[in-house]
Amino acid sequence: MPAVIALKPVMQQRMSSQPKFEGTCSSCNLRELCLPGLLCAEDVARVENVVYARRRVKRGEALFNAGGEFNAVYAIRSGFFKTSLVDGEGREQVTGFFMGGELVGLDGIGSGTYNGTAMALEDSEVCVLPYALIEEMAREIPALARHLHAVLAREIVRDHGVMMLLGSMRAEERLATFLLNISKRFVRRGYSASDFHLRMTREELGSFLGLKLETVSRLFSAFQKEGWIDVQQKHVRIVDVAGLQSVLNGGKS
Amino acid sequence: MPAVIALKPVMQQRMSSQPKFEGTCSSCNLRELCLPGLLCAEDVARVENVVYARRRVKRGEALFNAGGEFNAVYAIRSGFFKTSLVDGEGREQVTGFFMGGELVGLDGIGSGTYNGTAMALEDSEVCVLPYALIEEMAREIPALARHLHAVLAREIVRDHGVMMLLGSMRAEERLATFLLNISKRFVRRGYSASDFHLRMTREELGSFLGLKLETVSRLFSAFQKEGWIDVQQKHVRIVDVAGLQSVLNGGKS
DNA sequence: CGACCTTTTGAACGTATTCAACCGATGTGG
DNA sequence: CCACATCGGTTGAATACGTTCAAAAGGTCG
Repeated sequence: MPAVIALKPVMQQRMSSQPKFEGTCSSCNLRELCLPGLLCAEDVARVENVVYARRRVKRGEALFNAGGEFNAVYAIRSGFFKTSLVDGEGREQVTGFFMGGELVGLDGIGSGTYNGTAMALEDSEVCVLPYALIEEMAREIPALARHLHAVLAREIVRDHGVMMLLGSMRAEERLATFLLNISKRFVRRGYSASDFHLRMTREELGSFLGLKLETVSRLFSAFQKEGWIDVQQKHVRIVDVAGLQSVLNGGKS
Repeated sequence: MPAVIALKPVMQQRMSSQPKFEGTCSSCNLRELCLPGLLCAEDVARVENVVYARRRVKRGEALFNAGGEFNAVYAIRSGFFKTSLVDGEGREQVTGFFMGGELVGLDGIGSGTYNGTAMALEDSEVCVLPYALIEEMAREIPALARHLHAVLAREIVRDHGVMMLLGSMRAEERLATFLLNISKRFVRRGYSASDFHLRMTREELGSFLGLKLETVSRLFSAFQKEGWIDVQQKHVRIVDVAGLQSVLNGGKS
């Protein structure tokens, strides 16, 4: 398998230059959000053997590309990614934004090649989880198999939520929904719920939300005028959560 | 488990009133599209034990409801379904249309409750696949586990395609894409590629495509005027595939 | 510091929606 | 079995929302 060979140098780098405990799932504070989930200590120790290597990805670099051979799923250890598709016309559709503890590359499982591209929006680090090893391990640890299924199914649920957003919501509802969602995800990782730095450009956010970058910019300005948020470029501070929620509940009123 | 009790009568009905071979995956002409996939004959025989029962669902009836307890995944044997979500405002978002050989209910795996609703758009019949049994069987048959993963991942890929449709395409591109897609799916099931009966209303199709029913209706009329299709209510005949494709390639031209 | 990328804002425009009326199909009860 | 009620579909006209085009200011990085 050529992929294994390709990974070796990275693995050696980890083993030689980093303290061992940093490489284990047991000590990772993202464990519960990640593939190990709620596995017992014993099983987590076994899953660690799946974490084949780490990989650093610089801002602007692709973790994997659409059409590339699928070997592994990636668990984000630090940093921020977007996943996207490009259609025949060259139009990009951002399908998601991902942060620490979340998995990317699941779309490759079905076909042997990645369906989309994952690009780092800031310098990031991921754990490489070779799919063949995950499958093998899942056969031995039923709880892991169940959790893997849950992870896949949750991605489906997330996607359906995005369909709702794109298909049924008005522009302001989309942005409000996005802000509330990403705020929650930051909180779970120990960051501020109200004060954060968006890593994506207005264009990338617009693509995800099915809007043009100018519309996104205008909405940020409008929300600020309403006193709901405070925006300065990519830095967002949520001032009035209820205000954002009122966009969703009230509808047009 | 109350669900098992509820299923019993259906199972008995099958065993008593239907010839046995009709209940097996081995003899099902949708086998390759369905959960068994490309399993060898021996494994297919074992998977048959998972097919716990059949269930008939009349037009307009729900196979399962959002929030309901998740017990089983359903393989469509005959008929046609829509899956949908309803948001806080009561707006419906159709997340997909499903036909013979396709699986619905996967969205329940992650959380123990179904995330959306599946409703029959014509009198239908499904195979009930209790999830606990699938998991058990997947542990014993690696090929089944792999195929289950592939099915879940393919749903993710499909969803990403819908995001592209909703987020990046213009109204006419959306309808053209939909028509070409459903035509392909009919073909794989042995039906005509060019002559079919749409089971969903304009409103349901509009919801799926992120458009209003009037817009869908206008687009059908416009496509007919172009000489690409022939529409009479729910009956559609594709006259010029290249014409439909030109909407996608040409863009505005 | 200078070049480039990102963001903001304005004004004109266009696409899809909304509101409304009408027609046809379907199904139910007298 | 027909009459009528209801639902689904089509079409038109006015409207609204988000886009497009454009210009300028603010950041960022070599």
